[in-house]
Amino acid sequence: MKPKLTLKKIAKELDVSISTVSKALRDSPEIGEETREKIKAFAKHYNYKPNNIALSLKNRKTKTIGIIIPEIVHHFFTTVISGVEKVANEMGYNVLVCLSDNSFDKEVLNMEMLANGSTDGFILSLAKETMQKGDYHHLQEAINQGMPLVLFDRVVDSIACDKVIIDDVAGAKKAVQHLLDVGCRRIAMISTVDYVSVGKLRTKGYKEALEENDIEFDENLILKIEEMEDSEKEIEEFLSNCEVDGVFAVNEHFAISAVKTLQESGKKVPQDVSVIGFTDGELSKRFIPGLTTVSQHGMRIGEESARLLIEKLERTPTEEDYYKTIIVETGLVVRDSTKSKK
Amino acid sequence: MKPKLTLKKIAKELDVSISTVSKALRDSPEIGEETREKIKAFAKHYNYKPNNIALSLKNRKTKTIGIIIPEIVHHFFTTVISGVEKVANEMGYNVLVCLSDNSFDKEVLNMEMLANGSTDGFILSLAKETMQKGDYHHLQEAINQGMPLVLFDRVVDSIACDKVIIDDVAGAKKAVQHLLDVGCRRIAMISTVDYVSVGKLRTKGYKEALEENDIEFDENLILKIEEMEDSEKEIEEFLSNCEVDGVFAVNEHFAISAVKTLQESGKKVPQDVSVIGFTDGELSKRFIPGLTTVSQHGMRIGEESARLLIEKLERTPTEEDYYKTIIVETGLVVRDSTKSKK
DNA sequence: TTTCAACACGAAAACGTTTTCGTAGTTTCG
DNA sequence: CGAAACTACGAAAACGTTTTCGTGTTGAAA
Repeated sequence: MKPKLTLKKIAKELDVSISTVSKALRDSPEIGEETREKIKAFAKHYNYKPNNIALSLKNRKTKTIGIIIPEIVHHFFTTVISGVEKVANEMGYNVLVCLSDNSFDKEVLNMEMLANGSTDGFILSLAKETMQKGDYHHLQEAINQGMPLVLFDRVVDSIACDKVIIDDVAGAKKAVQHLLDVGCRRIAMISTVDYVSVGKLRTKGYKEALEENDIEFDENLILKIEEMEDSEKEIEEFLSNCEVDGVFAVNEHFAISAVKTLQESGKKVPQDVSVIGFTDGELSKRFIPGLTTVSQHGMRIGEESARLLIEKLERTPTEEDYYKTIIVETGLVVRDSTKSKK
Repeated sequence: MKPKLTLKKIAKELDVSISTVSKALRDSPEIGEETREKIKAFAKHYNYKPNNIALSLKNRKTKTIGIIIPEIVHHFFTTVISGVEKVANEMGYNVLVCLSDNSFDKEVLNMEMLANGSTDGFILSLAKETMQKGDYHHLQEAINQGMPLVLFDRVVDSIACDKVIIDDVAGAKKAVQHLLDVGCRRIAMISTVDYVSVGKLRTKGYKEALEENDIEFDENLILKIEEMEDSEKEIEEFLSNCEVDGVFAVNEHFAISAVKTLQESGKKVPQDVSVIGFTDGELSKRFIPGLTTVSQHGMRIGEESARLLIEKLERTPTEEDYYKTIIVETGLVVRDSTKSKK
């Protein structure tokens, strides 16, 4: 187990000074050609690689970006990570992944850990608990300390920073419009609670679509689900109590539960009821019938976030601050859970 | 944007030396009570946190562990990460995630990046290309440099290090035995290519189960799939050309494709053909019919890996080396894609 | 021969810690 | 009262780099 080679060791071995070694390896013209070649040959032969930690300390930047997400066992978030990783790697950055488990405390803890030098900046999607609580002091603190921050998906208006989101309203509208187009008239919506911005925005899109088509909004056709755990039962109860010909679900799971429930109660999908979901994951793709769904391009969201962050990191500090919000558009993937247009 | 507080600044502000500040904050009895309290109060008030990079440099350890996986958009790997993250966090470690994209070159590059001080050790599942190539010099190099390495899932015998695997043979055997128990006699297997150890081992389990039940092994009942992309077509072709009453698939996707194909060709699952998969993901759970499957507990694999690695990291270097291989047992999750036992 | 660039290299500071060792000033004890 | 032992603190080295600023040695110009 040979310890790592350092400049100092090379210097001693070749009987020159540390500075000379450093300069030679960085091709400084200050060093004579002969010495330079000798040092470079030696370094190459013994596979010298500079120590990142020392470099980080010296340069005051780590070349790693921290991403904090509520959960990782979730298709959408993994695609985002994948996107972040891709462009980060291309730009010579590493990615430190932390999970908040949707807990406010863990989110704060993670940020504090990473803020003390481990990371140059953050990419973050808020924990459910954080949004509920409405306490964003940890975000503001990071920003105040000069750490760039990019919020994605679950964002909040009151923090001034770069953001990457999808057009939830437009996406939901698109979905509901599709249901209307294929002939649905009584459309239920299965959503999450409102404090997750996503729930509110998609509800808005739902309403807008109805309005534009002169269909009356009916509060009773909306189900808001608090806990993932009991969702299946709630959906079953909800759907058995209201006569509908279309269902707009705010994620894959709800959509699938809806299909299951409907089928079990003797209804046919899509002949009797059309169902449309949000988030295009493995589930939607492989389910039978294939789920028509609104796809949010997680990979692109990750890529844009990383690009935004790195841009901030590498800009000279004198350039003035301004914050962008990038909207990654959603797409409609039509499969077999909605009737075809007439 | 106030810059971070450092020992030096505190020292200057309070007109003491840096050493005094450092000692006071670490509750050294060397420092008088009065001074100590003053310094601690100041530090607390201005929220001093030591710089991790400086600590890393000084202590020669980063308190972060690197995990390199072939792909992240994959339920199994995300559960593993989740497990690693969990125990890493509990023990005060951070997790650096890198993706090899199943490419040998990216795997090597990632290891080199992280080996230069970014990480104290590795948790790694080999890229497909790496296994195919059989070139493991980068692993050996890391070990030689004194960086502990834990291999999981896709491991290789020739490298001496800690390993966490599942009992692929037993798991496959269990699956096939289940098919036999519910009355299947002609059982097809849909597998991956052999150089991924998983493919080979599960095939072995398949054969063993048949053998123990005195059923003749038929080469024609095995399909080996190279590329994920074309799997669906291949499976369709394969199943339409052989009469079977049971299918053992080596992952969720293959299992689902099998069910789909069978249903389309008029067969009923599980009445006519029973199908069993490997890896218990969202897909298996939510599919209709729910997929009977062998579950590999990714979370536990991650936890065990992290524990193993951290144990190595924190043991005193004098303790002798020995390597463990932990086998995380698989479970059989019976759902609706296999007939019930008679 | 003197003067001065140009050249080739080294010393030292800096990044932010921790830790060893040294040393004033005070107390204790014989 | 002198020596020894504490007490409370500071100086400096070390971790591995990069970079600024010397400085000694050449060679050429004057």
